[in-house]
Amino acid sequence: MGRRAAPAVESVDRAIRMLEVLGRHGSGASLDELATSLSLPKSSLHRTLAALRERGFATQREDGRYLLGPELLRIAFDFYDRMDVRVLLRPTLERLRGELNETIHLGVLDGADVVYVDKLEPTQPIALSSKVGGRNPAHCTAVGKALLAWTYPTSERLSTWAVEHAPLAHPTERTIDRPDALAREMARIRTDGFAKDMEESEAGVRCVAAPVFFGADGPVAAISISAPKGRLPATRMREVVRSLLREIAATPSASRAAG
Amino acid sequence: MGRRAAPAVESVDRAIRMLEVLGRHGSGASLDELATSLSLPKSSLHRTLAALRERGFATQREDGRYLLGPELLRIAFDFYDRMDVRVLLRPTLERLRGELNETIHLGVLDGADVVYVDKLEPTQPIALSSKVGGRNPAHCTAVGKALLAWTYPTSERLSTWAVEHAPLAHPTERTIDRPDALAREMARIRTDGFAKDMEESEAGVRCVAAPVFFGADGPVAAISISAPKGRLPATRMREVVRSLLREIAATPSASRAAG
DNA sequence: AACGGCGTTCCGCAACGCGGAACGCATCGG
DNA sequence: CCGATGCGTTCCGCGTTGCGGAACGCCGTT
Repeated sequence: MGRRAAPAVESVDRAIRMLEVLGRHGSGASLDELATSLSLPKSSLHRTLAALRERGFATQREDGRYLLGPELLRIAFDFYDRMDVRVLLRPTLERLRGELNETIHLGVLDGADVVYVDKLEPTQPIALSSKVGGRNPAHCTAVGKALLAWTYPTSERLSTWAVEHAPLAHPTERTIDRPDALAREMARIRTDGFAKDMEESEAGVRCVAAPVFFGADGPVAAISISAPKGRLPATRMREVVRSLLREIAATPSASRAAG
Repeated sequence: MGRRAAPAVESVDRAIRMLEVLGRHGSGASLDELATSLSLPKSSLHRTLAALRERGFATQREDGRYLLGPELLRIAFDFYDRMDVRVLLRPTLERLRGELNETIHLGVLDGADVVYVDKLEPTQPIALSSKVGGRNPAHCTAVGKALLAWTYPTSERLSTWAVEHAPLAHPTERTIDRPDALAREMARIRTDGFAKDMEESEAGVRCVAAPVFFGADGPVAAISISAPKGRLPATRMREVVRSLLREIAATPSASRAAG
């Protein structure tokens, strides 16, 4: 029950809180339920709900229960497919390069592969073969593993993915391609909140990656930092992970919950 | 520019209009853009946007542009998967049975099949073999075609579906299973807004069906009315379609746009 | 016929939101 | 170098607008 500073516009704040409660009730909430769970008088609720209804942000069933409206869903879905991940995350990628001066990738999942949609090079010239539009098997890259871990959040769903795309490539001797080992790796990634690639896709190259969500339940993309093994010993790796997670958390809309 | 009655709560109404504009801008809208497209003073916008930001319904990039926030997306996605189609549509199905006294089905798409999630029988005893939980090939039923037409809204996407699930069953001589004929049928359904089944799945049985959207771009389910051919001549079919579309339009949240 | 539970309506008080104007800070261009 | 421009942000006094207690109307129950 964290105290909260006075809202900038009280009626708007109340309206949003109503929407949050409505969202939790898949088959509608009654006025009284809303009144008790928000501790607001029924008359105030009623007035605000009317405003929400006018714009399709709420609807009412014939028995009186209130539902989240189709217009809210429409706006959300609409924004979600027109939102431009690259534009949205560019500043974050740039900030990361500024801080770390390493290669930064932005990738999305496409079947068994990761597709890179953006890439920033460090000032120190280092040749990494990847390029925007390029692909790599998901299970042996940090970006890919970060995406897989939350796109298929259970061992069962992951193994479905694995059998669908078998046989899994095995580019280096450290590649994790045994289904059970992969499942354990994913569980570890979910608890840690980030993925590592310890020369699993290219000898001598290490990466770390973390997903960005933008409010959805599955990740929209993942950001990775790659460097030659020599420049990423365990201690620096920890720092790099910290920077990465911090920058994602500071990016508008990107992280899982907060704004 | 339809005039609109005074909103119940002006500040809430404005907030929603802001969200609608923000939703149209996949990579953010500036305060000035919002000001002109909503014809509101910047100070008012700013205040309300602050309220939206506090709750994660909007966010701001470092360059100042405003975005739709992750919390709005989260609420929408969340409601979308917990919403109980059967509970939501029960009253509509009952109203339809009351009006028409025929068999009413509610079905969803699952791969190549329709799965019936609810069914109401007419008072006059008529034996239709379907039951809740039962399946039928999608391409030869009205529910299935209504769902397919909007789930795969282009001929290419439909033919992808068709080849994935080939060979298509052919239960009666009137079943449409040739890919080109099916594509034409789907186009017709999209322009009409409803699907027919003229003995395509069972000899002597006709149906009409229409999709329900609940704000999403793809249909969530479809409702059908089935009857022996003799009870559904062309004229009555037209009336039945009218009733069906009207009841869907009158169902909170169900239709494509309005509330 | 009286009740309880629901959504809805009413209305007077003052809090709250309104918006014009001014500000701070960048980025230009002379 | 400095004024002009364009952006988001802050300020503050006026009065409109949202607030909520109380009463209402409509059900199904007892």
